[in-house]
Amino acid sequence: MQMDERKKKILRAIVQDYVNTAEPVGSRTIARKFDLGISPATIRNEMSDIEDLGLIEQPHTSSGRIPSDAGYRYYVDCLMEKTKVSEDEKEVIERETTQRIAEIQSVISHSSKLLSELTHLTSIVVGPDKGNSAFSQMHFLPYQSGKAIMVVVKENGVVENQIVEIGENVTAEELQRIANLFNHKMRGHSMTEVKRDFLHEIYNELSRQRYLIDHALELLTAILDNKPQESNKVYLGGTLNMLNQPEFQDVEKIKNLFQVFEEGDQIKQFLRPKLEGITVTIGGENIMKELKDCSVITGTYCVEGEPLGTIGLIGPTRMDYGKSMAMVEYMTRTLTELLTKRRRK
Amino acid sequence: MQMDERKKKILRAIVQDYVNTAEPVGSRTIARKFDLGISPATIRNEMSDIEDLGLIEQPHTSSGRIPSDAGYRYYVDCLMEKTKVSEDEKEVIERETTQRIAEIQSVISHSSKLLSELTHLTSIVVGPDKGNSAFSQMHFLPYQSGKAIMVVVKENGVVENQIVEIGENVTAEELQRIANLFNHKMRGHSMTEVKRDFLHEIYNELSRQRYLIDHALELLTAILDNKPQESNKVYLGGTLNMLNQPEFQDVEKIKNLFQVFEEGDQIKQFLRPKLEGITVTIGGENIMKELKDCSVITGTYCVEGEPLGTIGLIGPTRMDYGKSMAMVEYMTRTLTELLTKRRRK
DNA sequence: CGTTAGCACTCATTAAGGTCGAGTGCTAAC
DNA sequence: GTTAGCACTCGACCTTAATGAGTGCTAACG
Repeated sequence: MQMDERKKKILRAIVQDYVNTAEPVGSRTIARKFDLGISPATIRNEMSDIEDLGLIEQPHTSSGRIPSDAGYRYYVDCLMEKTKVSEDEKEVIERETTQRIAEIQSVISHSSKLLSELTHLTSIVVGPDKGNSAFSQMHFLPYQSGKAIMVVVKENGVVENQIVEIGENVTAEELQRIANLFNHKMRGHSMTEVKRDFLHEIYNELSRQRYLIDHALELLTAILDNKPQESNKVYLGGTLNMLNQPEFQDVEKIKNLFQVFEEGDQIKQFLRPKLEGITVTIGGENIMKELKDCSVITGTYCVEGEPLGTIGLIGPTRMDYGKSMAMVEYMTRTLTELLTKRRRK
Repeated sequence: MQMDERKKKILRAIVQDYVNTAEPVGSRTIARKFDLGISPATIRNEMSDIEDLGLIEQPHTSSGRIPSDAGYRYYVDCLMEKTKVSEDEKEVIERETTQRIAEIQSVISHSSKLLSELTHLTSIVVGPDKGNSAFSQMHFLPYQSGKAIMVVVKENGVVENQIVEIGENVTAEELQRIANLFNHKMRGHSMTEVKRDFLHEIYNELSRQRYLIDHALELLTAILDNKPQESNKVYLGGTLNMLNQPEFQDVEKIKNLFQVFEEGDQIKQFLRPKLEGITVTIGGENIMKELKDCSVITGTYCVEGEPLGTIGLIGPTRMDYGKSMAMVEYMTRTLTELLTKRRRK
């Protein structure tokens, strides 16, 4: 059996109505709300077929039908008409994001809030992945005796600082020399490259400060590669929106879901920046079984072709895929443009 | 009518049993569980009196009694025996906090998590209040053309950085001069003092860079006084614990509560660092009506007698006040000690 | 042969009635 | 002052019945 034109129309009607009302959709409802020119009885026959194809299902005998995961998948892939982001919404996004070019961090986190407000869903944004970011420059600043402030600037514009222990007998000049050497050798390189190619050189030239260099390298590695402190952090926005969804009126479900939210690491795992385009993961397609009643829509924002981080939306499987996808798509594009422009300046 | 010794015993029993079971407490239950040597009937008479005093109430006619806000207040003030933090718990706190002296920020945020784990309640920690923190030193580091990185160190050891726009034609030497001047004039002073006392001096000496100085001052003000970005931030821990409490099985209540959590500003408002000691705010005593079913226990951690930030617990009014208060008390003491030691080093 | 009307059937939801039990207040006896 | 006894209250829980939206099947229609 195949999905002929009429079946497609009916499935589309079911998905759209269910997304709106959150109630199982009956044949009568479709005949009334959507002008397909056929009677409820005919629709019933067709629905029976569509159910055999696995695209819709009945919560219990003799109730209306609801789309299955496969049904949503078919809808997203074949039936959905592309939604455009409205001019109003575009304006809001434009205004709200361009205001704060100053700090990359705050742009990112604000985007998350924005996205959730515009969609009434929960948004997730993963900050720039530091692993990909190269070293630009570093400085030591005097602090208390025996300590200094190490400031590291990365190529993506992020600035980090950290208080480091130095020996009592290390002079400012020596620190300066170390910084100069690092700046000279490392600019534009990632930590892995440095370790592979320049480490012995650095040791050779500064053998006296071995302890300090080890310490600094350790911190540099942490800052550049994988320190999950500031960026590469998961920003959630609008988690409360989930509580308004009728599918999450059960405290047990809420607990499960929020547990996932609270453990940012888990989410980060499967939000790895992907290739171009918008990814839609529906219900059971999610690896995390806690998200089996949710769909996740993600996009990747880039600078100069290089994927930086992920931005996404989480909602119940019953969500407005058209609008959500358009939103994520527009947001990634805005972020990409913004970051590219920023870089060029 | 007065609260005689027997009434006190009964009220204490009611509070303790209700805290444990979350079920209204009947006269029979008390007679069985607590060996007071009197019969249920007598207890009933006494309970009737205690109810007239407003310390307990009936959810509905002919059910057991539960403590009223006033009842909890009386319990906390007069009846409760002080709980001590167990040695095991002390050890955990010791171990977990001293591990990370390096960054004040991470100590604070970690404390929050720790507190919620040990109590199964929700913890709130407000980071060091920047308004009270004085300027220590600043530096400008070269960045891209037309921009520099401004690094500000505060007396409490927090280091902040920010990218600032400088004109194309400002040289490194001029920046250095500005920094020197600031460092010279401002060390040890708060932003308000600087504005009041030194602002005109600074302008006089550096009239040429007026634009840049204005900009820098603006940023400094933001960093030192009230920038709510990094510290002075509200850390919540164990918000999910609330979902396990039987009083929050209603999605509507959860929504209200989490709304309060999400808007950190509101919480900050009434978590202003107070004087010495532990503060307990019970149910309706809270200014925020969303917290009318919750009690809040807060303490203030200090460095050298100066209150820095607030640490606290939120739970249902039906909570173990003794343990919670002991916990908050011990935690503030630990933090205070830790921070003082750190400062002295 | 596809479409439709009619009809019996299913099943979640809701309301109404009934029982149970924990708990109270009151009274009278100890 | 304390306690036993008893009638009464009221939420919690179960059962039952009514309702209604929806289905599947069959037979008739064009």
